[in-house]
Amino acid sequence: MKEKIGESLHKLMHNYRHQIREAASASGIAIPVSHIRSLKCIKNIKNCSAKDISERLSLDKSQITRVLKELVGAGYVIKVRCPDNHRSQLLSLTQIGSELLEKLMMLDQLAVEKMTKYLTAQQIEDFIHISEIMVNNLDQSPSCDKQN
Amino acid sequence: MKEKIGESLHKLMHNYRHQIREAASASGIAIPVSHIRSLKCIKNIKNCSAKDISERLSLDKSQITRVLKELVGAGYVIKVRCPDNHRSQLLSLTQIGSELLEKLMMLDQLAVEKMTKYLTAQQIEDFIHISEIMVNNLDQSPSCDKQN
DNA sequence: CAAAGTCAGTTGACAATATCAACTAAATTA
DNA sequence: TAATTTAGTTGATATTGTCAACTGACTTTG
Repeated sequence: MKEKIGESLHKLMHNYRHQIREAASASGIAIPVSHIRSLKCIKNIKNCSAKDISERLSLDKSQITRVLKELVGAGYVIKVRCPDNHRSQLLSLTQIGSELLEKLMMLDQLAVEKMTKYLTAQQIEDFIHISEIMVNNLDQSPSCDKQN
Repeated sequence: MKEKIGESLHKLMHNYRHQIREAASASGIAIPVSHIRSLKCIKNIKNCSAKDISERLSLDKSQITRVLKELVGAGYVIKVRCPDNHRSQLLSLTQIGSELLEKLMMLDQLAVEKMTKYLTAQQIEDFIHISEIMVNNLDQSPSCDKQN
C-alpha cells in the first residue's frame, strides 16, 4: 500500500496545479503558480521580505528574486528598502496586486472546493495534518544543514 | 483550514522529491525522478508502451519520448516493435535496467519509511485513499476532453 | 577602528518538468 | 482508396528547481 503514496502525490499535485493554471487562464489571467504563491506570502506575512517568501515556500532565493522581478515589473508588488536594515527590503502589494490576488484566491478556493468534493471536513483536516507530519519527517533531513 | 491544503501539498511534494533525488545521488546514482517513475511503469505494466506510461503518469507523451530516449541511450531500456501493431513499441528493462530499478525502489521505500514515520498504517491508507478521491475529483475536468 | 565574517539579495548557468503544436508512419474505417 | 485515428517524434518555449559566485549592507572581533 505504502508504495503507492509517491505516485498518488505526483498525480494529485499535477492535477491540482493544472486546475489552478487552467482556472486562472480561463479567467484571462496568465500567471505562473509560483507567482501566485509568492503574492499570497506577501499578503500574509507582515513586513514580508524575499527571504521570508523563500523560507515559507521552501524555494531557492534566486527563484524568488526572479519571481519578484516579474511581479514588480508587472506592477503588482513594490519593494521598499527596509528603513532599519538596508540589507532587506519590504514587499507590499499594490492596488492592482491586491485585486489580482483576490481574484486568484477565489479561483484557488474553487479549485480546492472541487478537489475536496465528497470529503468531510474531518477528512480534509486529517489529510492536512498527515501532510504536515510527513513534511516534518522529511524536513530535518540530515543533509539539510544549509539554512538559506 | 481547507485553504492550507495547497501549500501543504506543495511543500510535501517538494520535500519528497528532494528526498528521492538526494537518496539516489547519495548512492552515486544520478537520475531524474521522471526517469525513475517511467522505469517503474515499464516494470509494472505488462507489454508496456510509451503511451501506457504517459497515461499512467499523466505526463505529456513528448516528455515520455524524451525520457525513453535517455533510458534507451543509457542501456536501461530496450524498445521492440510490437509484432502485431507496428505503431506502438514494447518497452522492457535490460538487465542493468532491472538492477538499477531495484536499487531505486529500495531507496524510494526508505524515503517513504522516513516520510511516514509516526503514522499508523491506517493513517497512511486513509491518506492515499483521500489523495485518490481528490485526483478523481480533478480528473474529470470539463476542459480535459483531450485524451492524448 | 579595520579586517573578517554574516546576511539579504542578485545574477548566471543549467537541469528537470511541463505544455503545445506540427509532424511521420501505421492502422482503421467509411 | 480516401479520410481519420493512433503512437510516437520533434521543435519550441515556459515553468520550476538547484548551485555557485557575487554585491552591498550589517556585525563581530581583534
